[in-house]
Amino acid sequence: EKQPCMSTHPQKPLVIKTGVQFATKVRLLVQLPAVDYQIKVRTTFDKTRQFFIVTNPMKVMDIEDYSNGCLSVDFRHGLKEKKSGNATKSNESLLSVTEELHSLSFEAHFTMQGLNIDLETCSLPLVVISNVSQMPGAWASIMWYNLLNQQPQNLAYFSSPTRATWAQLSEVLSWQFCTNSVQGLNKDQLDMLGEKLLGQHFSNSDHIHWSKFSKENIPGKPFSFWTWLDSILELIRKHLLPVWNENYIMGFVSKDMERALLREKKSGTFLLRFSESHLGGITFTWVQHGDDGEATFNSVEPYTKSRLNALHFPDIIRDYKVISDGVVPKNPLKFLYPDIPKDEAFGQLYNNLPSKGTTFSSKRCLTDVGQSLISFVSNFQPTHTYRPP
Amino acid sequence: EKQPCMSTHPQKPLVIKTGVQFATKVRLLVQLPAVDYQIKVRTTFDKTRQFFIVTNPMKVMDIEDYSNGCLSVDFRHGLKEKKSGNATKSNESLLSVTEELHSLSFEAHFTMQGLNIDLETCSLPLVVISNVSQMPGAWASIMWYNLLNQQPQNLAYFSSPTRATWAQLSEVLSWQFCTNSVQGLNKDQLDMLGEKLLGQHFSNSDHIHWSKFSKENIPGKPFSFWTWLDSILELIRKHLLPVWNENYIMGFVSKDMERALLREKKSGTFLLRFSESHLGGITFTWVQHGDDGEATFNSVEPYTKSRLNALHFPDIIRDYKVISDGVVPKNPLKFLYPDIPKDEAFGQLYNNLPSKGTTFSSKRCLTDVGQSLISFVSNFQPTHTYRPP
DNA sequence: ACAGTTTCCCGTAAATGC
DNA sequence: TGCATTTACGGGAAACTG
Repeated sequence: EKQPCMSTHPQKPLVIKTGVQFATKVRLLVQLPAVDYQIKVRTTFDKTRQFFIVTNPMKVMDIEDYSNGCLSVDFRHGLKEKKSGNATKSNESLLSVTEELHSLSFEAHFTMQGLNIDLETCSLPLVVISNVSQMPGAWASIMWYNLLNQQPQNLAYFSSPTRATWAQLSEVLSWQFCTNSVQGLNKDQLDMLGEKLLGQHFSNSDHIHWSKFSKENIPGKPFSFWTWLDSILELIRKHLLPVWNENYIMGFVSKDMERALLREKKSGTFLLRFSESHLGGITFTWVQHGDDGEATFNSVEPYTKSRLNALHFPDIIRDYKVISDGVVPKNPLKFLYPDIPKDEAFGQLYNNLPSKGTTFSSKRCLTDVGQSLISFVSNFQPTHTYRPP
Repeated sequence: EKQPCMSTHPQKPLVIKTGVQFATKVRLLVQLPAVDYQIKVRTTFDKTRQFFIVTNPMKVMDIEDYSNGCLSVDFRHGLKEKKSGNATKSNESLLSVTEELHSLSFEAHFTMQGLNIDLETCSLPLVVISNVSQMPGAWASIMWYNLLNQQPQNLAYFSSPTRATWAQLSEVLSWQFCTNSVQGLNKDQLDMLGEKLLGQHFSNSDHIHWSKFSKENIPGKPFSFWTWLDSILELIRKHLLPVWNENYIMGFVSKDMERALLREKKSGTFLLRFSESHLGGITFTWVQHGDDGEATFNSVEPYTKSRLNALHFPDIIRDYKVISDGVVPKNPLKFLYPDIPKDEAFGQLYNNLPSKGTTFSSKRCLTDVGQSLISFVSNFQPTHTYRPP
């Protein structure tokens, strides 16, 4: 039943950007007797706002090449744009664009053995954005909706969004790392995130508000929790994939915990963590024990994408030097926490070439809205959207 | 007569990119008696290829606000795109896209005191590109054409392009630096460029072929002379403007000359030059005199835009360190050639913030094709195009 | 003035054409 | 197959709009 996902944002289906192509697939599950007529499917966009499909919305169903002889249509190029004009500025304008849920409908009408048959199905709720800068917010909505809203489609969900428990949310967050790399988050990492959202003593059954998750800024910071976390996902995807996949980035550790962990270790032990003050930043901290046994901790300014564009992260670790009190500069980074010799961990990943593409393969393809299966029961099966078990 | 230039590429008018807006202005030089009718101007694109104007090509002339009461029209939004279809693939397909010259025509018809009056004028030749990567080639064509082709418009010019003398060409090259910064090139810099194109002994009256200038690769290099030079113009514009404007970049020096100049100078004297092997790269070389008086020369790998995006160039000079034979690393750069103490030269330009925008203001605006003056004599006056004196 | 949203368009990379 | 050209679209920043 699953199709290969073919999205520019494979991690983020159900978000459509105006002016960018997306793809849908509709399949007829019921086997019909051989017929001499064609079944045309029409795609329409909901009328809540002034969006329209700029390509031909009609297409004829065809027998699938590769499978069991089902009828199906692939709509590609179903490109979209905003229309100018005095459309109904619906009163739900309290909601931001990324909280507005939309949907695509697919209809087919045909006659078989004298019977008029009308089929109709529609997509899961979609979010329409006009710039990639809105992607994090849009994806937050899709995740939250699918986590908390069951059966009946509710396009007005964000007028009164429900709360999530930490048990639910933490699972989604970890899953986000799975879809962006080869692994999710461990207990310690999730605990740090939970503390960030809920404060020091929290339990799995504590509730989190939608606005606290994605809309309100973290106290003292100019960005929301999800904006911050998503910036890290992007940093991993674009610049840190091999290092993250090897599990070398502890990432989510509070500064207190970081010190407690490093204090016990040999001088020159370091760990990698994501910046909490800058969006999409990674830093390292190392411990140094003085002659008196006193531990000192040092960190670097977070590296963000602009610096990582020019420098390969493992090379940064290899080449990092400090110049202390006029002596020969040396690299203070010796052991990746807990005690892996630096070159043993990163040796494979070193690279003298100036960064560039490393492992991130950016295949261009259509945004896959998922598939819609026309049948008498609508049965929409998106590829990557998280549904709680 | 001159209008403020309002171009995204203020340095490169007469190049139009499909899908990007451009602007034209047409002015009627003849003062007409007050009339109760309107003069409509129609803009049309030549038919040599499948381009078309996607906005309304008709507009009514109006009295100019700010000046002497001339009638004029500003066409903005005269956007363009390629049409699909089996258009006349004219046989001049030997020419590359950036050598295809096009033109815009402006027509007006009206009746005055019983007389039918037809006015028509057209633009200087234009080059149409579909991607900014074609901009250097396109601009080379515009420069070359305007340098060498006088009066009669000749859209087929590049079927048999004429040659330029070094006297002519060097002036244009220097002028390119003027329009990108505050100054042109001096004699020494031009001599280096001349040698690059013409070999060691050349004179002002030596001729250069169009293909040698812009089409053929420099022997042993994977790019043409103009591609190389334009990459340097871009590097200056985006990353080096203050340093270049202060005249701190010698830039165009052969390696031999570089050594000859530095050899005479104190240890730690350095100069800045553009890479001849990499597109858009700048490097520095410094001299070091041993105890035996022997001079050694060292250079860094060229810095290109990706590195300069993350690092501010003056800061690179300030912070550059070499670690030699296990002693304390130090900055070998002491005096900017001939003998300006480094901090005296660059002190003003240091900047602890991670680069970012420094002085380059990227105002968005329309590509200005220039103005076209409707009159009984066509009198097209572009803003920035070089015409020999 | 300002924040949310859209538009603009460069620049890289993929796709397409030839 | 390779090269020339176009298309796609992410991303930063300007423009728009209430």
